[in-house]
Amino acid sequence: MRRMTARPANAHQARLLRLLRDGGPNSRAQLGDQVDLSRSKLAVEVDRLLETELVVADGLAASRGGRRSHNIRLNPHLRLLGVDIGATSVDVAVTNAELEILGHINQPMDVREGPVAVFEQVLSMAAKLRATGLAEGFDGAGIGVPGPVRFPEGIPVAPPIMPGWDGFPVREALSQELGCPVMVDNDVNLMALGEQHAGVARTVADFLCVKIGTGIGCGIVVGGEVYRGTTGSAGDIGHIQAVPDGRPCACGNRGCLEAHFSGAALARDATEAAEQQRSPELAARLETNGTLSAVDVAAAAAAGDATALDLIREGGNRTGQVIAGLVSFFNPGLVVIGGGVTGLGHTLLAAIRTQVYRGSLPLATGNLPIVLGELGPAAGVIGAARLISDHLFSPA
Amino acid sequence: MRRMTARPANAHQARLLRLLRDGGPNSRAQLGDQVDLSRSKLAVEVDRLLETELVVADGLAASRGGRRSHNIRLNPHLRLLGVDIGATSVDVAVTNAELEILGHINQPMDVREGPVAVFEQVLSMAAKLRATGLAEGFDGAGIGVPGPVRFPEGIPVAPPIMPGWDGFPVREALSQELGCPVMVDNDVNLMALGEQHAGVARTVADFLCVKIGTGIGCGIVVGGEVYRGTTGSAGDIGHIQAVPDGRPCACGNRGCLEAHFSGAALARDATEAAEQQRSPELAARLETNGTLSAVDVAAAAAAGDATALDLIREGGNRTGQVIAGLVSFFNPGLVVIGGGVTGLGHTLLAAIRTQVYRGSLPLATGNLPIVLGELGPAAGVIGAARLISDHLFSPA
DNA sequence: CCCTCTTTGTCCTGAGAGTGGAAAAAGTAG
DNA sequence: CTACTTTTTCCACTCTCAGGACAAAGAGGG
Repeated sequence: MRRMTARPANAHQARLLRLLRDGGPNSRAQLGDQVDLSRSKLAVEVDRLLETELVVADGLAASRGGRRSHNIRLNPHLRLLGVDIGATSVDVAVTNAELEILGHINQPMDVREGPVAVFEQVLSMAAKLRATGLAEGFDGAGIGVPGPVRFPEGIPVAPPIMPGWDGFPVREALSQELGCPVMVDNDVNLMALGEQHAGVARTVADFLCVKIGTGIGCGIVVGGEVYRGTTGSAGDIGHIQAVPDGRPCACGNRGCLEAHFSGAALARDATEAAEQQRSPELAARLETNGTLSAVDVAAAAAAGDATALDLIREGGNRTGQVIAGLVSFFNPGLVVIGGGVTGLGHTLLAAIRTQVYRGSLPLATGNLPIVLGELGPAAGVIGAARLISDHLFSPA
Repeated sequence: MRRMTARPANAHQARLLRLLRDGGPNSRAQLGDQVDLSRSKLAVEVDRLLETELVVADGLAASRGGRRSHNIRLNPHLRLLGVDIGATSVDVAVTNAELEILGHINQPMDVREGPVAVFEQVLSMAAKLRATGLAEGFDGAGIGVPGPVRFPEGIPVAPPIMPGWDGFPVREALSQELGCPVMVDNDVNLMALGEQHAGVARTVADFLCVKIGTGIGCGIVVGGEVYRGTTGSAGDIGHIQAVPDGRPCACGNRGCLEAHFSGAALARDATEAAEQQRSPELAARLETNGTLSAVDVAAAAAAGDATALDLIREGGNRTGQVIAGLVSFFNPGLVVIGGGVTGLGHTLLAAIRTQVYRGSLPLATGNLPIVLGELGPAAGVIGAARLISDHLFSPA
């Protein structure tokens, strides 16, 4: 099916599109309250947007005491694809232009199988979503990958946990396959965008979004914009030294945060504890499943298992110490904790908070909320949709 | 004397003023090459600037093969005051609008004497500079203070080393006294601005500027703009934990970087080494001066004193470890080391480099220069002048 | 010295952006 | 039904700005 390829012609139109995306349907008058344009100018730009079919009329607006106004909304037929590629699973979701999730699937998968195999799976998941009638095609797609990305070109660079992807032209390739614009970014940055759009970070200009999954990364938002660093590796905090002369890490150093606390490290510690009979809960779970993951630790902790709680606390302390340093340096207005280990919940959060509030100066921590992300696995795909919509809703 | 109070009327004029500030005298045609305006529009804006007397005609430009063009330059009578208040001394300088230093004085002073006493001294130093005929008055002043500042209002907030300054309306007060616009910022941020304008960081968008003086701080530049954080305390890295269970720090924690390496810590360590007779060089200097500072350690190291070298190396290692973490997190394009201890020179730099290149991933360090600042004590005052000129050269 | 070519500065016109007032349209409240 | 609001539409007017035509001023060659 032919898709809308129109783009806003100027900054005003881009502004209006983003307002409609973030605020839903709005009357012309309501839009006028937000944009500082004369009524005439606003009417002209809205008419032009209507012509492009990016926005459509949508019934009457609520009365504000006078003449009823007609609502304007983003074309409800627009469809965005959000793809969040993790180390061990993929999330694919379809959203409308207002970034509401219409359909969402998750499947296990190993990134190390390489880009070709992974994209085959992503495309088949996208096809499955399309087959349910949610979409006839996509107007844009955002892709998150678990490693650094050269953002303008959408190409992974030297990603440690996905070696086969180095230099693979993800953006180019997927744009070909899907026949629509594509943007690629680090999964952590997309989580930050997601939480900014629809989660806990809606009103904060400068914040950090720490994602603890298979690895550990940190999305950095400065003045409402994701900061990616000089080579796209900003936020790569997994290899900051957390323990002097600590455990050896895959990167070649010792004591990296990721070696001491992450989904992978936690699973290994839990298995070791189970095998050494230090934890009956974990041992039982290892017995039945054959393997342990962060989920098992969370369950054991919920059941009151002391060893599991200790593992979480210790990991939280390590992470908290590193975050304390980042808070001193970056002075954010909010810290969001997300990723697979959020299942560990408040035990983890309490440990992190303790370390940060103790290890940073009051001026930086005085009014600093440290909270769990509120979108869970949806954060990545919403962020991905947000990424591409930011691209589509900017002047051509 | 009456000063120029004109401000650019629009963004184009602001742009032109900054080009003239950064590039010196230019012909209309050369300006046209840089600004993407039609010749007519450019001519109009230049004429308006000439009317305001912010810029003046300045002879003929070099021929480029055709009709000779007249040069335009910033009014050479404009004068900016740059003030850099350190923990133990003040720098005051006068610059022209192109931020060239015309006169510069440094005097010892203790910030803890409080804002009133310090400003008395600053004003008398400014008067002294004025008396030499360099300036008849000032068109703007930039002030750097050694602590966090609520930037929009120009008010120090909870500064650890200058307790009497908390909440003092520095901007307001000095603006009254000097009768010109004033902007206030953290001294470290100004050093970063200085190195960006006239030093090693001219071409880099994202960089860190680590200042090791009495304390330790870090200026953060993102996309060419100083990042100040939510409460103005961004870059406060002196109290990041560098040594687990290390020395007690004035902030109440243990192992802060600043407690282990800074001008103050170094002086204490050196004194201790001298008293314990571990270093004949330092002991001799303590004997003659009665007290030791970073300068003495530098001299002893230059003379080959092993203890002094060890002190520098160990401090550099600590600092380097912290910077390695920041590099992983921030992925800068450049790291500048400045402040009082730059006298320690390449011994220090080598230690820092070793730690950073070892402790961060190759993607972040691959093309990362770590260099000493090239402006020395002038960085602060140039940065201060730059700060106020950015303010003056922005649309009213 | 004359001629041609290039660069720079100035003038002018037309397209388009944008403003704000007037009036019409469509509602609410009493 | 009347008075008052709010919203939309229409229109005339101002301003900005680009780009072409042309003039001014220089370089360089013969």
